[in-house]
Amino acid sequence: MKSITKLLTEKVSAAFEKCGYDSKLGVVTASDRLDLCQFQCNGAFSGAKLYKKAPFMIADDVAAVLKEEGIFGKVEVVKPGFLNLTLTDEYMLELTKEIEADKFNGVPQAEKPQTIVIDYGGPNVAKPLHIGHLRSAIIGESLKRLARACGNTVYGDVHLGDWGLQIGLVIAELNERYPDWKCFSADFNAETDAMPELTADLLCEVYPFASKKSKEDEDFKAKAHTATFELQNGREGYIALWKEILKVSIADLKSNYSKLDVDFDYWYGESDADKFIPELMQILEDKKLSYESNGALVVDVELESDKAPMPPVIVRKSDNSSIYATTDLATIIQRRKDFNPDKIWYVVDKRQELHFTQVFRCARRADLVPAETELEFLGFGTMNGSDGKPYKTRDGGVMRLSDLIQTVTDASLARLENSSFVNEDDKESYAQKLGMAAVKFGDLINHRSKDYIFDLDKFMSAEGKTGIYLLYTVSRINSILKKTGDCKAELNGVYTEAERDIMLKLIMTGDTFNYAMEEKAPNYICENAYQLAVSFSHFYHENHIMDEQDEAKKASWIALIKLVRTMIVKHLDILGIETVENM
RNA sequence: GCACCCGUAGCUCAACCGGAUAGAGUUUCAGACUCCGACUCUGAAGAUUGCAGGUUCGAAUCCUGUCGGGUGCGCCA
Repeated sequence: MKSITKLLTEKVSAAFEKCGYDSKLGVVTASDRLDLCQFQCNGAFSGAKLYKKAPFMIADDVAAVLKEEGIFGKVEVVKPGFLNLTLTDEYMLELTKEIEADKFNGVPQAEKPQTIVIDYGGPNVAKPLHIGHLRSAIIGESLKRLARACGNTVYGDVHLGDWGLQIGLVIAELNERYPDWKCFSADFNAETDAMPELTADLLCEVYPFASKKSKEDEDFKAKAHTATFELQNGREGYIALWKEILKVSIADLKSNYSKLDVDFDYWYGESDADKFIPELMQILEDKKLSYESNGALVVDVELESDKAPMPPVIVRKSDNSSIYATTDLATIIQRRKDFNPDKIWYVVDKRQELHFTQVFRCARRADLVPAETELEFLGFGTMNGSDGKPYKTRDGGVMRLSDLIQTVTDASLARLENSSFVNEDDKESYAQKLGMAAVKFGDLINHRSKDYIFDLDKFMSAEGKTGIYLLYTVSRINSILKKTGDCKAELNGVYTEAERDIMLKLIMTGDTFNYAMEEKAPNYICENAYQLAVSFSHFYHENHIMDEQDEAKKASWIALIKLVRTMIVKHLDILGIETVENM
């Protein structure tokens, strides 16, 4: 179904046209002044310039037509030329019923569904997930769910960092520690030689160690670069070792992502793009885009309009190995072939913006995708500690994602300990859901491009805009519905102001989804979910459903809170948040 | 040095292409349970939108300058 402002815009536009004005003036938005009206149209102001006529005169003309519509309880023209609109209760009830019956819960479906690839997650193999990966995972997951809910075909691709220098570092370090491993010898035979048993813990320890070492030890750094090059050029022992690293890492990553309830459709890595690199290089050469500079192969991506120097993008390092720009470009070729997408979204730390600007420009110059394919960088900010600096552990190290999850799960468990509503058997699994709800909501309520401060107490609170408050609201509705399970449920009227408020919020939901999708920003979904919950809580305190003697009223209320629950759950699902039965 | 982003209530954030009285949450204070879950709800207080100009019927929003913070700037990802 259509969003309400779209629907009203059509009606008001038609009214403008009927009065002899440009229909484009009829844009309707949600009201800034809920005390005056539900919706407003400011088109008369623009019209005043166009037609050299006082805005209120134009608004008056249009209002006269709109009064005939029958769906408006109030059409008012105020002061200079505001056109204020309020719906009748009958029409609001009708719209609410439409949402109730709609299989998409009122989420407007794309007129032209598109194929979208979302590149998010971006973990590196052989490196534990840390909190830096958290935002990409939960923002990307949420955008994926949002785009899907709007009727698009969406593929989530984890885009594993499995082909760069970091692997070379790990291989070089393992070589120094375990020189006896067969895979390091030149005559390694993949068929007959045994591979060592690796563990995730070992890899997690080796990478940071090797990374630090490479910064202090030039000799070691050179070895890592050589290992990277040899791996990328098919040295058998390294390939075999790399496969082992991959196997162990991916298993570990999958278990962590599943705790986050983040699910990728594809587990492609940079290495999967490797086979498209020759094609990429050929295209760049054929189009005379690539040339040698300081020993590396580069492509110019400067534009006339650039205000700052734009460095060329390096597509092959001077040691002949590929770099992330190479794999990102080759991945674009791969995605075009596999999915032929309309859009590719990159949910990546905003500090990588320059890199992606370079990659996109290079892809355009080389026509790696059709001109109408959108390549969009959706950068996100960092999660900071209370000092406003990137979140660290107490000893100053990078906090592991699994530690963060443990912290919030423990806090949730403590909260559930005293709850008489939850069975002992459920407490563990509920605590995980509560913890994830707290973290995800606390993250997603902020606009994705902004940094924010991680505050455990704030996120775990049931007061305010938190995931816990929303879960609590849902569980309270559950509780009522359990007790009124045998009663009739049917929307049949608007009896109180509080219901009117709930219905308006429900009706506005379609616009929220449209806007969130347009902006690719889940924070609007968070806000709307919270608004729905607040409206419910208000209604709940004012009206006693179970004791209500008027059967029709009771039936309508039950149906209404059922719908509120459905809608909150829908919002939370798009945020990647699971609810609990009770808490 | 150059470029980009950000400065809104004590704190954390909103404000949909420039619109009405700049909204929420939190904190503080004052209230509401014999009643469907008080992990709740209601109310009050709290803002010269960093600063100075400009554009116009109208500016948190656009332009210029300035101060403060963050980020990035060829072989890491």
